[in-house]
Amino acid sequence: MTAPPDAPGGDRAPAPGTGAAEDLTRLAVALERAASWVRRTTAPAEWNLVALSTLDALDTAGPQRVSDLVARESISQPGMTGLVARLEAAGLVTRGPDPRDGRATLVAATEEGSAYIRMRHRLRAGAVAAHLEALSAAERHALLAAVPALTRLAELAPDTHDATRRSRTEEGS
Amino acid sequence: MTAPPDAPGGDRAPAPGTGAAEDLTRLAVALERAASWVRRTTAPAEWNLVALSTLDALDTAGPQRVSDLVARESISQPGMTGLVARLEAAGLVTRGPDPRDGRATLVAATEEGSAYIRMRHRLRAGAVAAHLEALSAAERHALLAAVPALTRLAELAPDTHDATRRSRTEEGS
DNA sequence: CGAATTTACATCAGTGCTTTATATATATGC
DNA sequence: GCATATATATAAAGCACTGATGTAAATTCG
Repeated sequence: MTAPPDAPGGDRAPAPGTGAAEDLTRLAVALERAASWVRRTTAPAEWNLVALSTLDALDTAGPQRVSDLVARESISQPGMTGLVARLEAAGLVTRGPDPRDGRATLVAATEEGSAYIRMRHRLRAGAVAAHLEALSAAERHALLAAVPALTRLAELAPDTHDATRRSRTEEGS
Repeated sequence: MTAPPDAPGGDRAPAPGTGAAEDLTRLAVALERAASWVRRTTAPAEWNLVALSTLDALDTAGPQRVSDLVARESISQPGMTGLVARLEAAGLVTRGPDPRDGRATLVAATEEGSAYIRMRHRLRAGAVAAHLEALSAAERHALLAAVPALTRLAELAPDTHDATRRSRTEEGS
């Protein structure tokens, strides 16, 4: 990884001349602080971050098995079972048998669940919009320009610290 | 503001007039997913996100009172009192009297606490670096360029859903 | 100055989410 | 069919969070 030189696009580069490692650390800190902001601005009485992330995954990627969600969200299997049970009780997801494996349980977002997570996204968008007014035009543009990269970063393997590694690399099929 | 044409995976102008709301929603979703990634890649056995954020605030902004931390982290005052007690027991912070207000307690990061949070930042930087290799140069640049905006966004008032002021239980007359 | 009110924090009791350990059902290999 | 592995559910327990309440210090007002 090398610090990108003068990048095209006319945006100001992150202080040319500073070390690449320092840039990386600043990015890491910025991501952690942004995560903290997301947590702080999430209504406490509602579903927690794990639940919202799970619901978002089901809405985006379609039905998944409990073990898939466990691997994705990095919580324990009983934890995910309990979460799915609560989401089901609230009518946000449904549980059904997996036609390909009688042991597995397929979890799918209901129409209400999809509507809920999209409503949450709109709420978040409103909060973001309220804060964007305090930023400069360049900063606003920089945030919007970073959306694809942020999304891809979040999609990448959730390993890093790892715990129960499942070597299964098989995809949907 | 320059509006570069569509570049693969990287720069994308806000597209004035066309789907600004959708851009906002995409940004909101990207932030939530990035927050989810931060949470997933934080070792569960370690300190939780509130603790890390509190420690980061103490390391960055210096000693603070419990009530300041409560306002900043959006958790309850008993929650913060308990968290500070745990951090103190671990040797990461110290509690002392506020010379300007005998009722208050000043919380400060210890040298060990500062070293710990900086170690966490380096760990995060390593995780980010490992994933940046999978991104395009444009995406990497977009992320680095967004650092100041992300930081400022996270600094802005943690309002949104409120909770600060609680109505008084006594309605005089 | 002294009493009442407000503020800052600690303590208590309760709740919810998480974990590890274990059980049940299905799949797979012999 | 039996033994083993896998996928999920259930049970028991721990801990962090919340609301309610208590205590000490500061501020306000007579």
